[in-house]
Amino acid sequence: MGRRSDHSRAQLEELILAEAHRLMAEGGYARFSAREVAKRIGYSIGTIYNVFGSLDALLLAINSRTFTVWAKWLRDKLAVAGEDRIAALVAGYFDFAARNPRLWMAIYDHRLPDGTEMPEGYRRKRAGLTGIVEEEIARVLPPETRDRAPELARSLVAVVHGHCEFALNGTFALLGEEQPEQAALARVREALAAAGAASKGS
Amino acid sequence: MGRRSDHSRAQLEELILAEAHRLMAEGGYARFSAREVAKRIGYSIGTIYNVFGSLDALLLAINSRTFTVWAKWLRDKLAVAGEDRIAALVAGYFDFAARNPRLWMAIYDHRLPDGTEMPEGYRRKRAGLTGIVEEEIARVLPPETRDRAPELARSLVAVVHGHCEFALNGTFALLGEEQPEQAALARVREALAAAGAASKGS
DNA sequence: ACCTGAACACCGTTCAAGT
DNA sequence: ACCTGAACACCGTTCAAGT
Repeated sequence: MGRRSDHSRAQLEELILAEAHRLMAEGGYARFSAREVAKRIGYSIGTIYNVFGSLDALLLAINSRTFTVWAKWLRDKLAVAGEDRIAALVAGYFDFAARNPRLWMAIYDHRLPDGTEMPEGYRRKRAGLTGIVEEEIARVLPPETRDRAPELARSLVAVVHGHCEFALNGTFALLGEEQPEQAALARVREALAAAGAASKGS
Repeated sequence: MGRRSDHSRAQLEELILAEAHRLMAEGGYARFSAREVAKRIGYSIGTIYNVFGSLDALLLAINSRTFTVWAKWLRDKLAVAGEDRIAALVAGYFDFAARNPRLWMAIYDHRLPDGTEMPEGYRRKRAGLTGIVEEEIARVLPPETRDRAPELARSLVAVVHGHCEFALNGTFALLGEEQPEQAALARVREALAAAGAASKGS
């Protein structure tokens, strides 16, 4: 056929990415396919490759968008949070994953080929999410131990992540755990208390 | 061709599974293929399906074998552990994942289709791994809080899992964390201390 | 310049046909 | 009874050919 120019390059990019994000949300990583995206938007498979270059690049763009949505979700939760902002953060983490399980899991399902580096924009977005946590942790630590916030943020994100993954993939159900979020929050509070944070109920 | 009977059914099963496990260890979940297994052992693709019925069943068998190897690994580490058995357990968890990254990740990469239940044997093996942790935690808790061992075991496995996954998938590298294992152990110790366990160095 | 779609080399899965 | 391999419906990726 040749040129269509129904859409500008930017519009086409958004058209593909929006549909791809929707498909990932519906079917998850295992059932995702670039060909299916092309079919749904009425372009040929070649066009997906013209615009994104590779499946990896498209998947990176999908996950990048998920990070953006997730970060906004957390900031919105924090904006209306009461005194216990740490609990709001943990709840926000779990909520997002529970409401968008396939998008959330796709972040960890997709792995770049062995030698490949993550693009800088992707790295920044991902680090930004941890940055939100770091701020809240710093806020709760006494001045003497506040410099431990970055290290604690990384570790506590891993703590919550582990509980969240086991909640979504059925590991906790298999082991008889029924309150993954409470367990995660308990571990977070213990770590913060050990670092001298002011306890807030526990 | 028809019957070959070079191998009995049981031998054939082992032949397939051993090669499949090897292929998974080499190439990981993304590159795994039943056809490649067939090619390597010199049988047709149809035979894989005769014996295992589906790709899901074969993947379950692979991961099941990984659990067996992993459990033995942990028990061997515990057998030669000194006083600090909790540290030995965390180290054993990380060691195994670091030395068998593709096998370890395949456990979490593979997800059964939506309605499907995990087979009972698989569930038992998986619960057995947590059982090892539960024993060691019970050993360290004071009698008054020993009934919390099952709940703590589930949660602390999630804690270590989260750190281990971030270590292997590059998340920690991206965030600048260089000692994932030490971080995981610190969180475990804090949780155990909060439950009244005798501290062992910290 | 932009977009297509055939071509290629792979998949998982099934099952009629061979020995 | 056991095993094969063609057939089917999919993939990701490339690129000559069309407009």
